[in-house]
Amino acid sequence: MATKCIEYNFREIEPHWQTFWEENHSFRAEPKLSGEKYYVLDMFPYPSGAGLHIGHPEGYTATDIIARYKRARGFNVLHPIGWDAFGLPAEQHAVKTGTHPAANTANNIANFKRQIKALGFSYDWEREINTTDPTYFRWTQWIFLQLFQRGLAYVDERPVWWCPELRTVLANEEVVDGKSEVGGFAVERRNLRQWVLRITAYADRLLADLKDVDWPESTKRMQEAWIGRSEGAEILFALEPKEVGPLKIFTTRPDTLFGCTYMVLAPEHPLVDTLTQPERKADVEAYRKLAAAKSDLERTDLAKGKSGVFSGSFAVNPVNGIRVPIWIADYVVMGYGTGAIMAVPAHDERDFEFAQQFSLPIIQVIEGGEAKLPHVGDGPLMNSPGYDGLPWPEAKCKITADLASRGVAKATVNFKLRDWLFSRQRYWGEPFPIVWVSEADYAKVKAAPGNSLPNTPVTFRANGVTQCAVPLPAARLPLELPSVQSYLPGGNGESPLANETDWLEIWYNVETGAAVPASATRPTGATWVRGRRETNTMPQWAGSCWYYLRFLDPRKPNAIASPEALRYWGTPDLYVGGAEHAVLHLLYARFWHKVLFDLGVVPTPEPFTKLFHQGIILGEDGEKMSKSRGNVVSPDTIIESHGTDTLRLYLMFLGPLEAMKPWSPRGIEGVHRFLQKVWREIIAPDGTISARITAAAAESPELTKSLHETIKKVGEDIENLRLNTAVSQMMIFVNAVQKSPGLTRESALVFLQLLAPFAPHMAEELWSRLGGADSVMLARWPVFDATRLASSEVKLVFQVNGKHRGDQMVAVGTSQDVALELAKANPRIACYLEGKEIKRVIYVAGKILNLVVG
RNA sequence: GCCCGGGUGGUGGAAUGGUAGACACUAGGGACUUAAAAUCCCUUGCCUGUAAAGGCGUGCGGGUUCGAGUCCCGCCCCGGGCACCA
Repeated sequence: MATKCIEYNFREIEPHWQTFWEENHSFRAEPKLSGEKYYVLDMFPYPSGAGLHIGHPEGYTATDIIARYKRARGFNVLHPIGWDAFGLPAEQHAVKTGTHPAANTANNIANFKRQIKALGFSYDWEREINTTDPTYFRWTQWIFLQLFQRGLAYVDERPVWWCPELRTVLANEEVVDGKSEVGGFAVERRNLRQWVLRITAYADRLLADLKDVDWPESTKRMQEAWIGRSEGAEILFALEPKEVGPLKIFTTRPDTLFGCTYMVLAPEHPLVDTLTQPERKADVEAYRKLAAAKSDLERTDLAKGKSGVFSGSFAVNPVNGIRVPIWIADYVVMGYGTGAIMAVPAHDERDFEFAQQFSLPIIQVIEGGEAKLPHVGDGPLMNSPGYDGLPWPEAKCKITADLASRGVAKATVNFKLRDWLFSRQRYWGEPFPIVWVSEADYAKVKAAPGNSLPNTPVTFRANGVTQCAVPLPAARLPLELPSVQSYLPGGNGESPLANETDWLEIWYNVETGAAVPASATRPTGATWVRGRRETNTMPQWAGSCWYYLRFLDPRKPNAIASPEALRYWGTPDLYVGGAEHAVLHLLYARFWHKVLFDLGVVPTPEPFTKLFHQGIILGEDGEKMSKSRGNVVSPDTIIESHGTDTLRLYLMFLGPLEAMKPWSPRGIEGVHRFLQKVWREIIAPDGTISARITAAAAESPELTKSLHETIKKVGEDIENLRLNTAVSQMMIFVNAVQKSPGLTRESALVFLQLLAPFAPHMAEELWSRLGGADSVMLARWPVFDATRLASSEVKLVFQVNGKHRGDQMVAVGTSQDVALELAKANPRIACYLEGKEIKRVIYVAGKILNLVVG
């Protein structure tokens, strides 16, 4: 039932239809799991205190258009939304105010929900999820247990990025230019005990399977670069004090071995102490201290000049037995390869620079480079006895094979990808379902029936005591967060959970997973052991790694989702979100999905087969929107002033969805005018249906043709996410309506169907007023009539030597001969042909006749 | 430095190798109005010209083609990503 308003009163119309949809459950995905499915997913938001930003509705509008369009095409559409609600801002707010982060999060969610509902998005709210809900994170913890059991989670004390301001560690991916990605605070290296996920075990598959996904090329490239696969060889160099054993290095250029004139160890390399000769000790120690004090940022900043120090020791090149000096330099990093390299200054820019600085010898072993070194390019070998003249790819294989036969080399593959630092020292995250016990007690767990321990125990040694990680039984999940006195992490590398003694220190039953506070008396029975819970929590990425699966069956109590739902809905057919997640969320989620695939939980190896990044909307000034610049546009303001239909339409009309584009307050007026025009064409000034619209209205043939063109164009454009030109086409149609003597009711209804995905409230309102059945959304998407698109005449363009010299309407199917005669007879063309010979005629039927004259 | 995108009127942007500038915005002119708003009509890439028309035009320089914004080569500029990864 439509509203009664006379003018286009979006303030009345929009809430009216939003209520209608809610009451009718209009967007509920069919739970019967029948028919052809379409799953379209947005990257779910973090509900920040600032509320929705104009960038959110851009992508959300695009997916909403797709969802509404696919429903009209008869698909069973799944279009869900939820909240990625663990995270730093809520926790920082909690630290400041002392209130539980859940309270603040709930407020923010309520606000986000209000804003999103006001935009009229067709989400299935019955599937709303929240990553902080224990019924949700129970499964986040469950997936962690699967990783744990498969040996994909381990604990390690390693140099990690520590942010003193945030009092937590951060993953490599979360550190940008030596600052925390969240907040922009300085970070430093610290050795801390951390949970790490073995994402590197999946490096090859994460790389290889990129070929199977329909993603923006740039995003694939970024993941490729991040994974950073390189083929090469590990080569053993004998060391001078033979007892030390050989030095293992990694190189991608075994073909340049004869050009190796020195070796370099990273300052953190474990052999540095052993290899440093007594007389070099002072220098090396000083250098190591200096390198350790430098942040990685400084280390790269100082890339202009190389630094290093001689260890006093020598290694022997296995290929020719030549002694080469071993240096310590921070241009070699410990985290990649073996942390040691053979330096070939003639063919590597960095080695070249270093060799020049420290006057080390440079030997060219690859021909070419026009006498200019370093020559990093291709070429046959030289100065390499036994291999001279060989092309380098062959030389690589041959030298590696020859050394391998002597047991001093091995062809290997290295990745830049590091294992994923998975723990945070914070309160507001999923607790790890892990209890630490002594080695002796671990044996009891192992003996317990039905345990789910990894093949190799996860252990950690502190203060001379080895602790072993024991997973909670899945039936004990979720492990909820205890309430705490303070949300502030200690700053010593432990989370606020470390202060909650009764939660932390427990008697643990190795068979049932039951726990009682250690302060209580030990329950009787041999299965009770002393345990301490893991105090770290998971990073925010955990919850977003698998949320697209929970939407399939969000209330399922005993599984991530039912196997039927997993099979029917599969993975999103379209995933839309910002490009800023190219190597974070999108890589982590792929990793987890592959693990779930290996477990047989999901039927496909990739989570997001088709991905699209919406562009950023800049402020009016062309700068990125930010509070400090004061150029932020809130959707609330626009909804109040122009309505959400205008906002949605404008966001789509602004330009290509993927492009970065500036907001313009003037542009929005134009789109609003368009909607006003639509209203006026259908509704008379007194609020009744316009007299021009009747079942048998005098509709011009041009208008009918334009309608069918519009059906075609809008449909194709939606399929291809070219939403800006779809809007243009609708404008063209409405301009044609204005010029036509009338518009049939049928045509009007069809047009409203096309408009409905973009401006659903107005479409519903006018559809209803025109007496359309039910809701415009329940009508099947119109089909264009190809015969209506055909016209009897087309404009033929005449060109002379490729230049446009005139045109003429001609009958469709005009032959080249006829067209040529028409051209010759055309006075505008004739003058160009006078006294010239037509050497060639190019005729594109119905389009162009090009005469080449000379 | 390397890897991706881009560069089209005053502005946002359209253009399967086939009429460059669709659709909008802005600006100017006109109609309606006591007036304003709203609406409607006209003009709106640059240059020459009263006009008809012509010339020039898609960052720059070449090339392929009957025909290039589109394809190829070499530059310049802007945006994003990576960056001592051996």
